[in-house]
Amino acid sequence: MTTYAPAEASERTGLSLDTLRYYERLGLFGPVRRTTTGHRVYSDHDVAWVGLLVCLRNAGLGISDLQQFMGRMRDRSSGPTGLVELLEEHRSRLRDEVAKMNLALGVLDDKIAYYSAQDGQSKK
Amino acid sequence: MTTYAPAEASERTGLSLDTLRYYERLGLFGPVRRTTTGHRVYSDHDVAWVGLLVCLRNAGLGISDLQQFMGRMRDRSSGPTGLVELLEEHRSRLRDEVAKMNLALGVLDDKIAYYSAQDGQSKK
DNA sequence: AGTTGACCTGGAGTGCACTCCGGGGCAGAG
DNA sequence: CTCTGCCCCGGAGTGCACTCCAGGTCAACT
Repeated sequence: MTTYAPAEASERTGLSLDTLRYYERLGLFGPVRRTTTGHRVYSDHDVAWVGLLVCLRNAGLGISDLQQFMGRMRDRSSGPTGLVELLEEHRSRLRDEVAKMNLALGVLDDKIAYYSAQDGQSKK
Repeated sequence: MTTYAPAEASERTGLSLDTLRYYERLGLFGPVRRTTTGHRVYSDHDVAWVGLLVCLRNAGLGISDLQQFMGRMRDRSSGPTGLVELLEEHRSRLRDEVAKMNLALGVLDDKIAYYSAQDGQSKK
């Protein structure tokens, strides 16, 4: 199993070392293995998991959402935890957001069309 | 031209009185007319403009983006200001965001499918 | 005349998500 | 053996976008 030094994990996830430690402190992933001298050693699994976190965070989920998500994952062995329901809830929120953004895109398109015509072509 | 008391403007825009004043202080819209006693009187135009702000803010634009936007609008009479270019830039950023969110949606779909199957149906 | 309620102001406070800082440890290169 | 680079830690600081607060004005109602 491939492992990564902090710097490389940072590069692969696109998060800063600080943020990686921050997420770990908050329990969003890990625990991360350490060398005898206390340096972190990230596994493939860690990196992949952080990738998921980044993706969901990009999508607008907050830290507390991610924490809940983690919690459900951890307790999944002891029966249903409503994980699926939680995910579905986030999904529908996400769809709303996308709808809002598409609306904004439409508005931008209109404005662009409008001001392009009015300004004449201000292409350089 | 219809006008609105602060409370009604708040209701129509979905922003709190505080936020409305905040946006005005930052120069995102206005100046807003006042009664002799200093109370604000919002016009149709104000409300519509705030609607646009809300839409763009929902889409993830920051306050400083909105300020730039306002600035260009104000100076538009004195020739091209690059307003259209600014809008186009925001549009492409927005498209990126939407793409990210759709990616996250895909991930969520996968996870939901996966855990639904594994949990069995945990429907109550 | 008193009370209520909507509104005014400047400035302080909040919550989030990082980001930075100072002080220190350890390993390999010169 | 010192120097450089990468990493450790807890805690303080930052930037954003609000949100709240104290103290005050005014109009209308009872």
